[in-house]
Amino acid sequence: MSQVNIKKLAAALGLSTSTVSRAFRNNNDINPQTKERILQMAETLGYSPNIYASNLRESKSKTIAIIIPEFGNNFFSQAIKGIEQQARANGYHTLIYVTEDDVNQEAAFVRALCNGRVEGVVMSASGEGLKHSHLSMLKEKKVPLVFFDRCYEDVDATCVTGNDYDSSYAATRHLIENGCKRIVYLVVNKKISIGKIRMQGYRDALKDAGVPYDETFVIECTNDKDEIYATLKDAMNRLKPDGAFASVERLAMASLRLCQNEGINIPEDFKLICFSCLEIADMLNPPLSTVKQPAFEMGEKAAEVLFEALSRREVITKKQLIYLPSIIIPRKSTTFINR
Amino acid sequence: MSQVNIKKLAAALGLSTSTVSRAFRNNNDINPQTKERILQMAETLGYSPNIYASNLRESKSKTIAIIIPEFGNNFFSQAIKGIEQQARANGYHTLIYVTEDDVNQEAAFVRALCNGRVEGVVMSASGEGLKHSHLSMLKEKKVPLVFFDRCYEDVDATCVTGNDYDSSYAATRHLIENGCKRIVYLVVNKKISIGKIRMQGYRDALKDAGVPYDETFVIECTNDKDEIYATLKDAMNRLKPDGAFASVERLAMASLRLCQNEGINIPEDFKLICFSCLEIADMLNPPLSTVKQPAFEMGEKAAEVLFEALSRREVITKKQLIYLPSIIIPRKSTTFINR
DNA sequence: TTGTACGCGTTATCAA
DNA sequence: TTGATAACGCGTACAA
Repeated sequence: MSQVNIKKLAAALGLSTSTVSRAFRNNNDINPQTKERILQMAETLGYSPNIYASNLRESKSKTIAIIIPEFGNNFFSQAIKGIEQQARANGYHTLIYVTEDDVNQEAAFVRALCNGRVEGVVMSASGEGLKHSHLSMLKEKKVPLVFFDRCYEDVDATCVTGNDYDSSYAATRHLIENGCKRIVYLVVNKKISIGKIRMQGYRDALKDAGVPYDETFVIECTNDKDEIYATLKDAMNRLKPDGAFASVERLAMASLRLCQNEGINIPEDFKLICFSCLEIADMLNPPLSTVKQPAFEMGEKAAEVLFEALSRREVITKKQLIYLPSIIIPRKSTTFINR
Repeated sequence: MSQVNIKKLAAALGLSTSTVSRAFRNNNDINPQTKERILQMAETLGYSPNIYASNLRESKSKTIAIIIPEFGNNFFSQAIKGIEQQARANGYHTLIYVTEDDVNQEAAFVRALCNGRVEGVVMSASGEGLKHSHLSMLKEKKVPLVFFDRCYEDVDATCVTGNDYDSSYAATRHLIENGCKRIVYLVVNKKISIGKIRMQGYRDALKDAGVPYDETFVIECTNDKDEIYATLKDAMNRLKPDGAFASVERLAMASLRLCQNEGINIPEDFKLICFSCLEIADMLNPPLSTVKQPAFEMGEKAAEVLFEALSRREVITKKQLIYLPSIIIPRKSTTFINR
């Protein structure tokens, strides 16, 4: 690829390759003048050290990987931003891998990363947390791993996450306090970590308020837009709920659209609250009550933990949970207040 | 990093490193049984070929870079998705670099990529397109470059972009047809490619409709949320516009919020249309008229062009524009129709 | 302060 | 079908 290498540069200057090499490091074992001369010539010849040779030589890549289940929603966008910023501050490059909610994809990515391609991994889990053999590879290879948002219960690693149980409890309670009696829980997969934890908050809030829990009020959806819509429409007709707590933004949006199309009035006939990082939730019709996670901060913190481990040359093995609190922002979709 | 290398694996099997190496390629110059034996042992020892040694040896990295001005908005998220998908389909990894609209950052990234780190670059330009010296480095290094959305006029490379002039003309015309006479153009930087082209569409539409162009109706904003709001508020008070064409989503959202706060009725008192990839534009209050770019397809196409060049081992030098048409979706924010 | 020489882990070439 | 060897480009002991 690169035609001019350290040898040619050295030859052009009548120097040895080691001297040239030194010019590009920050050691001061080189004459400042020759260093200047070398850098000058490098500029004109268009030389810069081959990164992969350096990586090989130093067995370092200055690269981390981000593995996430999906891409393009507000939560992950902001989280990635936080990770990226930390990475850049530490002089690291970032590789992004999207699993499309497929654990096998996740495993494939992890395997492909074990050859030293990255020095660390920041990840939001795609699967249900039962099999983690693909992650033990990372430990074997001494590649530190930090989870954010979604983690595997049986993997020993730090996880930066929201206080999902508390927020879900509070969100459900908020619906109850505003008069809801038939509350559905909208979830993509009730078995994965966040879907499960959030459901527990929902259930306990119901229980504590003396509202009986009905399994059929847990509406499991897919990731397909049309299927979601159909599932919700069916649930609305069958169950006649007066409120919904959505575990992810997408399901709330579908509900909103459904209500608009079907002429169901929010919040009069139906109240809605959901986990969301949407910055324009207040501009929706009606303004949408949300549980807002600190997405950027989560990414930032996860990366921070990773780089700390990296700097101490240690693999994180102890299971540790770091909670970053979400906040509930009530808006018109659950209340009768003006906005 | 990786403790077990090809030598140890070879030793453990009583084979040579070359034979082991062959087991991991798809050539059939190896006995299927020994291959099986090798892969088995690799599994138990946890061996996989060091990627950087391979990269060095083959002078290939199977990696491309995406360089974009900002991260987290719908347009770029979707575009990245398109690029990513193509990359994965071609067996490539993806490095993402965000310049925060800073050309110097862009230059720094490009320089850092010239050592063979990536085989190609997909980029949306951050600057104004006057100085491109940092990009000529790529050409020297024979690293193909493909622009999407925003390109530099003076750089010879393929650019996959929208038909921005036409869409802007049509959007402005749409406002005029709906009765607007005092239309402001909201832009972040009127000198960069898209800001400029879109402004030309705006100007020409005004001219053709016999509406005089007034320079003070071009409102230049920054990227800071609060500054945007203040700028818009001031403009509203001073100019009393009855319509706005926003070149980017963020400015339209700020306008929407401003109108809500100030009690300005949309569309009665003020009409609004903007470039946006927001999927929930129809759920805003009021539903927002948009010029929708095919973001995903743009990314996809740009990557496609790149991989084509890569497969032909050629650097793209001819300047070529590939247009992917945007569509105008009129909604309530510019008309009196119901949605 | 500079140069020599070796090895990082791989793969391609050639010979067996 | 397999093995020995050289080279990819660089950085670092060590020697000068």
